[in-house]
Amino acid sequence: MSSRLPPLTALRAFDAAARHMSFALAASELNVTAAALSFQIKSLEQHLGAPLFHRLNRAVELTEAGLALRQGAAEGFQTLEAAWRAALRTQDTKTLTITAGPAFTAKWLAPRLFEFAQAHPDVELRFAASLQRADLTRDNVDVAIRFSKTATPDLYSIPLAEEWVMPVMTPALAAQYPTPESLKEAPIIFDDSIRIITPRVGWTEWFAAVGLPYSPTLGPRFSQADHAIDAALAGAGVVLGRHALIVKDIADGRLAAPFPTALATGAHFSFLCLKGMESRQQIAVFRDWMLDEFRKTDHITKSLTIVELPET
Amino acid sequence: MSSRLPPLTALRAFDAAARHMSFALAASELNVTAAALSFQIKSLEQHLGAPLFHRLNRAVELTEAGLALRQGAAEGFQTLEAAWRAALRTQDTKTLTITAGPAFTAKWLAPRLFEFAQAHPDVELRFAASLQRADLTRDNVDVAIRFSKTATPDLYSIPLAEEWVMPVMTPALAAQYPTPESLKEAPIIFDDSIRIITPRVGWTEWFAAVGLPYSPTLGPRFSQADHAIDAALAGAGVVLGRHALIVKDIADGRLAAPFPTALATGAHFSFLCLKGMESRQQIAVFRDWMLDEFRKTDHITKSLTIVELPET
DNA sequence: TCTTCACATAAGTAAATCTTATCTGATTGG
DNA sequence: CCAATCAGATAAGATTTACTTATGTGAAGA
Repeated sequence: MSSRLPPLTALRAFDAAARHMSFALAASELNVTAAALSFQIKSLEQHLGAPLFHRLNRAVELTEAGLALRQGAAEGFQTLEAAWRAALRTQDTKTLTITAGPAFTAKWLAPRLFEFAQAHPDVELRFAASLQRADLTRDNVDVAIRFSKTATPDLYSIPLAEEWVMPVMTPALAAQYPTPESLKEAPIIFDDSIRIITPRVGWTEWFAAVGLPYSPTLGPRFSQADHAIDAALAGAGVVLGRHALIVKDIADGRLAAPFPTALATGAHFSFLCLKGMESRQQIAVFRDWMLDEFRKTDHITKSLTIVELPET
Repeated sequence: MSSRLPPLTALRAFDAAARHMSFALAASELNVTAAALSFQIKSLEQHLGAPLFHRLNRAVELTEAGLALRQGAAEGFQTLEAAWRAALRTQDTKTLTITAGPAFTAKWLAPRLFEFAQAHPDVELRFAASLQRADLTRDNVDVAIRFSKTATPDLYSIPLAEEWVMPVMTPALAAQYPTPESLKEAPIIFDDSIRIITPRVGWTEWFAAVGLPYSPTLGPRFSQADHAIDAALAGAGVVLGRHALIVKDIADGRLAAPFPTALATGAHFSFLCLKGMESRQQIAVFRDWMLDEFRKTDHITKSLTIVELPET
């Protein structure tokens, strides 16, 4: 039965009218005359059996029925528009929109962007860095890179790399502090963004893992992991860096990781896209490239002792 | 620009086809011929510039574009349908659908339902008891009664009564345990549903409020407040009952509240409906009746010492 | 008071949507 | 293996829906 829903054109007219609170503006938004819009509203009101607007002197006002309809109508059309944009996006084989957290964007994606662009000049990457996880179906995003443990239905998800943290600093600084014991004297940088990880992987846990009961508290604190790493890169101290964010700096010699003990976080960065979209040209290309890039720095992981902490 | 969205009838046809994965079934759902539906899909595909379905031998399969569109299209139309039902509901002046938690439904609404029906025979009440808070715009509900502290935009909200908890038991049992001290010997019933409240208002806190350091742990536990109160009504022991759930039993003599010390929860039951709907006949009638009912038992609150606990 | 603004209405027109009828191609059951 | 059947495509004409131009109404504001 189609009788559940009134004529959609009329509903759309109502949505526009309710947003503008003006038939004239709504009409121009929909590229029709005010008369047509007036007609549509009237038709909708007939379907409902009651007015949706109070017609005032030179303005309109929503009735109770109109108020009840407004929000849902707006949401519904927004959802449809987003879905349509998503469908259109699948036809665009040259752009690929990726969302990731600010730290991953700054420390993993950005430094490798040039290489990707060279290898795949036909794909134009766009980045939507945001902390609040974007919704792949709503926010015009094709791929999300997220730090997580869980899988979601409706989403294609593959783990990119296990995540762990370990102390890193500039090579110059590393020369001054040759042993874990000596790190007690080193300037410590705190990355507060890893505090959300359970089990906790902080300095206290790392020192415990190398057999030193030590719990540093003094030192600069950063709420964003990339800022903490930037501070370490500037020689400001030693920071517990997350795998994905530091491997390139280690590989290129900008950072040193002198101690072979790392803490596993139990989480990993995952590559996410809508189920079925993993076969799209750009998405598959980008995924395979990411997996390759992670593989390139695998040897660093292999030389480490990765300590698993018990769940808390 | 209307160009953001394709013809809505076509989108709707796609939604049905994607849900059924069959043009024929979709056509019969929409009460049109298969030919018409085939046409609509084709038209949509032309707007998109790409096929949405792979036409197989005797089945259809979604393309990437179709997969990208499916979920959002379904959600969008569901939202629109819900909104339309909400608008239709405003035209129904005789029914009123209310949602509340199971405890409030059982212990506040149900016992007073007969009185309301007598006073307002023209309003037919319907109840949707559920723990997960129903969405007023989505779930065909006019009014929600919720235990909360916070206000929400888009919702009309008025507090019905401050909430507090105090020990109650049958009058017979109350005779045996005349003092707070003697309650240490009484059978204690635990209502685990109040554990979600912060600051914690449990037996330990109540005993502390009357100057007794005592922390009972033995006794039957109930996850639903109404079940705990039912146990107390059956004479099984003494329970920390929430204001709204016990006032009627106290007023009618089924429960006794011998000690004048109550713990404030900082929360209250609120009456919620969509903004603008508060002027609807039945909603206003029901709200005013609820406020009146709470007022009737106000004298009980006035005779109490209500202890505010510090936030934890 | 007269203009203007915002919406309503009427009548004719354009466009979309639907139907009946026919067609294709592949699975399936005998 | 072949006819029956099923799912969908296509064509042409009918119908309904949606839109436009033109005109009407009533109230606010200069």
